[in-house]
Amino acid sequence: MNGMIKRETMGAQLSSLLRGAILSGEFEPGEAVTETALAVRFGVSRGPMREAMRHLIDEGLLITVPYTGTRVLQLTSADIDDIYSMRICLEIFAFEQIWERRDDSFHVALRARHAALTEAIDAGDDIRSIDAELDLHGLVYETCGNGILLSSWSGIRARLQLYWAAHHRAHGITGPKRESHDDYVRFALGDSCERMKDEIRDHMSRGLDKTMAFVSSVEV
Amino acid sequence: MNGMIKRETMGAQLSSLLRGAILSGEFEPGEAVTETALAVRFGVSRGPMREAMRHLIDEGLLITVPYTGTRVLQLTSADIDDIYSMRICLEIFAFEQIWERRDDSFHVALRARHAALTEAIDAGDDIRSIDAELDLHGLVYETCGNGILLSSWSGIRARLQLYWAAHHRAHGITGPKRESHDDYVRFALGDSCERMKDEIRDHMSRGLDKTMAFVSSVEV
DNA sequence: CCTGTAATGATTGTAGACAATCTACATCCA
DNA sequence: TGGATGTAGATTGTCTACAATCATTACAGG
Repeated sequence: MNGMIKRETMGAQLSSLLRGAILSGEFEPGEAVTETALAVRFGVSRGPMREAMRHLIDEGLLITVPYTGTRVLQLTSADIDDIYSMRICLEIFAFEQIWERRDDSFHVALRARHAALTEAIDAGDDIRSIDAELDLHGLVYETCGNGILLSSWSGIRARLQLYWAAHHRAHGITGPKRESHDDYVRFALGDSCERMKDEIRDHMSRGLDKTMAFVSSVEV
Repeated sequence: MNGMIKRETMGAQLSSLLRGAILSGEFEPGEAVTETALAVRFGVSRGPMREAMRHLIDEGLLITVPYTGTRVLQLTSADIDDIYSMRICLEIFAFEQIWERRDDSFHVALRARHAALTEAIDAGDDIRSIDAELDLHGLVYETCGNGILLSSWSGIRARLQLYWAAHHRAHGITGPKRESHDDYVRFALGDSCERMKDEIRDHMSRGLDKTMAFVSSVEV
């Protein structure tokens, strides 16, 4: 680690690493994670490790109890319901905000992310497909340039990714289908904002149904 | 401090104290705050103090640059614009969610908070009035029981409170008017959700106008 | 007078040791 | 037997000292 230049602080790098480890399933939802163990795992002291963990706690990916322990977030079906209704609300809001000022760069970026998603699906890489799908949906939030909106989306995104990835591993749930976002992209680049809003509602409804079908068959 | 039992960790208590100090204007927006100074100020070590600051950083109330310094958030008029459009979006969403399951306890709580607001206004306490107004609006978010929604509201609330309080001190801007929320409460307890949604839009529009009138006359 | 550069002070970042608290289990006594 | 109680281990919480980084300023050279 000597020759490395680092403009970012250790804690910041660690929180990215830890988030990646959690989302990639290295730690299961509900599993306990300890400061010392993670510090050893990443080869750092408890200080920066603790700081990274607090960041993920604020982000909502970890749950902690004082003096007792820290665990990976475990979402219930009610949580997923809440998240999907929020997604509809926020994504419609985001499209309303940017609708009149969509430009070429938005078109290009949207098609690029759609292509990346299709490519990941064709490659059969479910984990990357999940990531690409969330990147696709993320564009409209980024384009808004609204800080609060973006941070709300980040929280939603992290939870969804955690949930989908966990269920993918546990129950062999498949990633997104190849044509699942064709309409989404077409209407997002189309002429009618109202039509796009309907598409968002339909899209989310389908996504929630697909997710819930697995949940209800498994949940305790 | 001997006989005191404390179930909360120092860091958690400190973040509340620091948030209060910032919102009450002890530190101006844009002002630098250092870990050591605050640690001395609250009579603790840098560790927990730092933790509390990181929490407010994640919350958005503080801005930090690695190895350099930390400052109190300074909002622009564009930020306020974003915040108000988000408020409309989220508060309408919140009322849609709870509309059919409003019960007696909701009525009672809403009237209680409205009474608290009126009382604060009558007392001429602008700072407390701001707090009471945000408490009043907060009820619908709390009633939803949607974690993501609530945390989004928390971020908005903190920023608004910071902004209003700062302008109150700087330019003698007055707190909310006595009758400003009569319609809000009446329609919130009324029969038409659509009517309530219109009221939210009007209410926010008036609030934004009032806020912006001061901003544009002052901003650099 | 301007410019580049090196010292200096301030601030945050990191490390390791120690204290406080919680959970679970064993123990003791009615 | 059953419940209260103490005890051990684990985990997080806190403190102090030290290192890394950055902004500023003084200063030398052109």
